[in-house]
Amino acid sequence: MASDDAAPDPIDLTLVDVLRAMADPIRLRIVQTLAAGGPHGKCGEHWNFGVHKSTMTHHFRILREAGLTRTTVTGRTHTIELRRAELDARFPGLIDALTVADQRSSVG
Amino acid sequence: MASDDAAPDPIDLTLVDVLRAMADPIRLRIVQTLAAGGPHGKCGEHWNFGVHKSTMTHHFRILREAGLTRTTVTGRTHTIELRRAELDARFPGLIDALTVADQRSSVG
DNA sequence: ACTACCGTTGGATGTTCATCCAACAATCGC
DNA sequence: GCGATTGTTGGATGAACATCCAACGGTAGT
Repeated sequence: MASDDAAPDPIDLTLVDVLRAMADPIRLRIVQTLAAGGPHGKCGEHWNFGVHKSTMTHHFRILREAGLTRTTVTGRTHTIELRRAELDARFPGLIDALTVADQRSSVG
Repeated sequence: MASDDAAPDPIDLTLVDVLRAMADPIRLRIVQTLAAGGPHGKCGEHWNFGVHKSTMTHHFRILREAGLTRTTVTGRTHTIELRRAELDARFPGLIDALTVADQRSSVG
């Protein structure tokens, strides 16, 4: 039961799976935040979406199983991190396009 | 009842909506094909997904309502076209990343 | 006008999914 | 060890979705 429990190699990922994992407001925001600021904890400190705790667990699981993130367990705190390198190698420009689009949506 | 019936300005689009519109095998394939080869008809000539006619109508509608495509009616044939310019302006690098990723998945 | 063709519409259906709640498990501080 | 904290699991629920089928609406050709 390590952290890479159900996390596949990004090589095996299909674009559809990645897209579907990010086709959600909360999960997209998580990915964008991760892409912008490195690893984060899972506690409600940073992620204030107004949803239940278990809902966040659900979303984190989707992201991890889609191969987008990697979770590191340290004591009772979990640290989530974007697999940026693997993702960039598998889907060049995707994460970057998502981040750029985020900046634009903050403006408009 | 023109072609741009429920097609919003890509400016108003959110990344999530675009992502959700493409988070489907058939629709992603449509977008990728459109991005690679310009406008296509809607008839079963090019799109051989093995699904029912009305299912294709459904997918085309999702794409159009998400602002990804534009449909031009010519007689009894409908021509679908990717709004590449607007999409590139709104989400720089997104469509390109999708196309590049498609080439890779053809290899792997 | 009748028929063939292209695509849409409405209804029906089974599945997936996002969400909440309650209960549980593991860890840290005292 | 006890209580507090952090996150997960299982069940339940309502909404969204992909799909099919049958019927319909224009358009083209004869």
